[in-house]
Amino acid sequence: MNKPMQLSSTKASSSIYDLLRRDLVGGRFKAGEKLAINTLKEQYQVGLSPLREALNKLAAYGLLIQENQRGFRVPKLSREELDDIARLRTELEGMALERAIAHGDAVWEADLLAAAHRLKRADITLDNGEEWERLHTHFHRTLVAPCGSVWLLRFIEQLHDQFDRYRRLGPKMPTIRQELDEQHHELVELALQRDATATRALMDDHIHKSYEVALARYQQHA
Amino acid sequence: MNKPMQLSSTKASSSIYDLLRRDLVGGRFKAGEKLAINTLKEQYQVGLSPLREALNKLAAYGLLIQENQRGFRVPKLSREELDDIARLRTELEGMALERAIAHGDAVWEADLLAAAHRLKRADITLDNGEEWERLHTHFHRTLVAPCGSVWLLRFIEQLHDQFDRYRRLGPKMPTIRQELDEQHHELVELALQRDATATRALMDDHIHKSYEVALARYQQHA
DNA sequence: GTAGATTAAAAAATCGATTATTCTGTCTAA
DNA sequence: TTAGACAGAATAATCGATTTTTTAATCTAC
Repeated sequence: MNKPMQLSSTKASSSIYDLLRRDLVGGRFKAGEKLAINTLKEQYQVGLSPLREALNKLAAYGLLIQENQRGFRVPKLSREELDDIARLRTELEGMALERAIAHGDAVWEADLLAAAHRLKRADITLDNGEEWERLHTHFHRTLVAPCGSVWLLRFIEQLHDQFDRYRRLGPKMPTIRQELDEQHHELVELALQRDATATRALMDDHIHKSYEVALARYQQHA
Repeated sequence: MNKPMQLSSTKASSSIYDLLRRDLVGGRFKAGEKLAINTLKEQYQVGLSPLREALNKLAAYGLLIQENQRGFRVPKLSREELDDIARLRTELEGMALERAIAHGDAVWEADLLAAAHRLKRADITLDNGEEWERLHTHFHRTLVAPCGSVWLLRFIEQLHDQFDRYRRLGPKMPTIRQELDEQHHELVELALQRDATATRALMDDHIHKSYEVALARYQQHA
């Protein structure tokens, strides 16, 4: 039993990647902002090499822009891009959802119920809502997980991160928030009934409502 | 006029990224192979830092697997993944094509004709077919370019690279090759007629035929 | 006063060396 | 004979320093 069992990210490069990704998605950096590498190095307490490797990965992932010889920059936000992301999410998640409903087994049904329950129970005031965000992401991931396409899941996750850059711009809006939370449970219900058409329709609506929240926040923006 | 104008990639990191990407897509590395960083360093004549940054980007892009503390590895190939990629390509490129036909302007029409012509004229024996591959990629990119979705284009390009890892496994097959080449011109013709349904149907067939080529090569594989 | 050149300061990219980890082959004890 | 421990070699990851490039400020000529 002399194995420290460091699971995945003891590596400096991995953990700084996770941290930066979370902070970029969570809006801790201003859109369009130039990242001062030396400042980041101090803030996150890592060396230059792991930091640069993380920034390179984030640029390839689309959460940063890498400019010729002048470092890294947080991508700008735009109405056009938000529309693009929301539309693609609708199409790709709809596609994935139909396949997931066709292929998901009993384990999936259980996972889905569990994920929805945990999300409902999550204390949104805790940890600046970070725990709720984690469970929310996990719920949506679980919903489409058995779609059978690794690449589709990958793209959906990427779009979620991009979408969240807009959705998480402003403070929480309790009224619309509650409506969206209710939809999570309805999604589970319809999915368990294997009603692909109805589930997809509800998901379309769910994304559209989230889009309206994100758009409102973008327009109040800065 | 004292500006060297180094366009994009004078940077060591960028050029090594482009080279490695081309070689990974072109099959110059065996699937599953472990990359020896020091060997690569010598082969490509670059320093360790730019090399590692390029490898990190390629891993985020999906052309490499990064393992905990044991470096980088070329992803394995599988029948399941090939099926997945071909299916997603069909859906995403079909979607993009319909939108491109709806929005493409006169400049697009001209670009399309030009791209198809250059592809036809390309000397496939030259440069180990690398020039043909470049023009082929460019043709398909041009076809969907005015679809209006940056993210959709990004995903399609990524899938193309992944697909080509399979398609370029073996030697050229002249018979089927000719049939596919003819389809390129038919695609242009139907697209210029703005017949979205017919163009999409032909694209489905085109991808399916390419898929059969790729599958055959994968099965002969190694 | 302004456009263009010059240079000093700042920042990014890269290099060479060091440190930490994994791999491989050998040995020992049951 | 073989499972496990160990040591040495190989390799990956990281660090600190150097080089290159960009940015900003100042100066000069018109």
